[in-house]
Amino acid sequence: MSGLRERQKADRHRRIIDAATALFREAGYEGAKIEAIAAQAEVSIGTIYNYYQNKGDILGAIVSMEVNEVLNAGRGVVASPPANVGDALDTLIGIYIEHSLNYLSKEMWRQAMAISTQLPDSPFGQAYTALDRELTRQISALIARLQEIGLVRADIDGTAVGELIFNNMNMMFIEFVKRNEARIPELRAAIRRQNRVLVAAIGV
Amino acid sequence: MSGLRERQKADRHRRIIDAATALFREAGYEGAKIEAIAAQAEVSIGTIYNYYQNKGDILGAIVSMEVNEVLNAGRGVVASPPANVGDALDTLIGIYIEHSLNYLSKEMWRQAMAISTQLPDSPFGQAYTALDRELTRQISALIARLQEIGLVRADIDGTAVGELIFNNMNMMFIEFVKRNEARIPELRAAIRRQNRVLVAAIGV
DNA sequence: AAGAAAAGTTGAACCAATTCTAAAATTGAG
DNA sequence: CTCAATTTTAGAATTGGTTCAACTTTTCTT
Repeated sequence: MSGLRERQKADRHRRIIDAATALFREAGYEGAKIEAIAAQAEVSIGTIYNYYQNKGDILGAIVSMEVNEVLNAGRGVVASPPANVGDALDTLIGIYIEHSLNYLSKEMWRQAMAISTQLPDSPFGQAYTALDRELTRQISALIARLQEIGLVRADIDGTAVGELIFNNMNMMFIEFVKRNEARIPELRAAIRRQNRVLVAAIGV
Repeated sequence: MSGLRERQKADRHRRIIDAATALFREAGYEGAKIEAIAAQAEVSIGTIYNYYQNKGDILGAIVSMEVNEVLNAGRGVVASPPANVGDALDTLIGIYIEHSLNYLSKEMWRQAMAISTQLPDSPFGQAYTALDRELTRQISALIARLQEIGLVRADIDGTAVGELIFNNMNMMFIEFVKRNEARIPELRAAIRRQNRVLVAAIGV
């Protein structure tokens, strides 16, 4: 039943997100005034607030798309990982990090992270936490997969290791987006170094 | 040379911090209006902005005091740690976590963390990052101490392990303050479980 | 001790997010 | 085609953090 009303609604959603994405990137989160987003999306301010509870939720919608793409890309690695624990982890983490600045600027990430801790019960706050959990699960799934293949010792607590690796990576990523001059290769190298101890410990 | 001006300045600082601490706890960060803080501190709004760049910096001053106390408490553990890697880590982390809600409510922590990612270049943003770094260093120092004692293998990258442990703990703490119903014992147990893999790997 | 300079204080005005209101437009059902 | 329900709209009102130009107080100089 995709009536006209449904289609228009979807179209307005898309227009708002497109306008917001463009303006967030151009002017930054704070700099992108709701009025400007409304104008560019060709809707009224009221309509925006009808679709999203607040400015943060608009950013939230954008972040969710990004993270979902990343999760999807990660599935491939989990399904058939490189035949070496260190490389397997590095490949998965590489996908997360390399994708990260495709749609979102560092400033957008900072805002998104801030909002998700500030308002953990808002729609976006909950969604963000859920996404983090899925990323953690994906890393744990990779460890499990490596255990099946026999690259990781069977007696290792894969869940705990997955959490450790994700939490460390996430914290490193937070510090990364906080420093505008920080670069991806250095970030990846630092994480590799940190993981090395773990990799040595869990490998067969 | 403690002239009148100096004393008045110190006094106003104290009054603002006292008023803000009380109001943040009573009304929450958002609920504590600058106007109310000014009234309770018996200064004008303008004066508050003369002493702190923005509302977040007031919270920042309170957080910094708290974290500095924690760092101090931690020094004792590093100086003479329990004679067991797992216990040593658990003791240090225990100090961090148990202290954490002395002055600051979970809501205040959430706001502080949010502000520090949102405005990494503000005075508070920089201070917060520096404090995180010191906590990391303290954990690394503990590992180094354990290496001296001979409880941790000498060929372990202590810095990397310290970072890994701090980043994981910090992320767990962030999730902890995001959920009002979360309790400290469960948090500590979860972190112990995560650290177990590492402890096993680095012990002699 | 007077006068000038420096430093600090004040609160009204500003700005942007959000809420609210009443009117106008659109849709789907009968 | 008509009408009732639902949405959208423009804009005014509200709110609370932040800024700024005028005013005070403190300190310095002679």
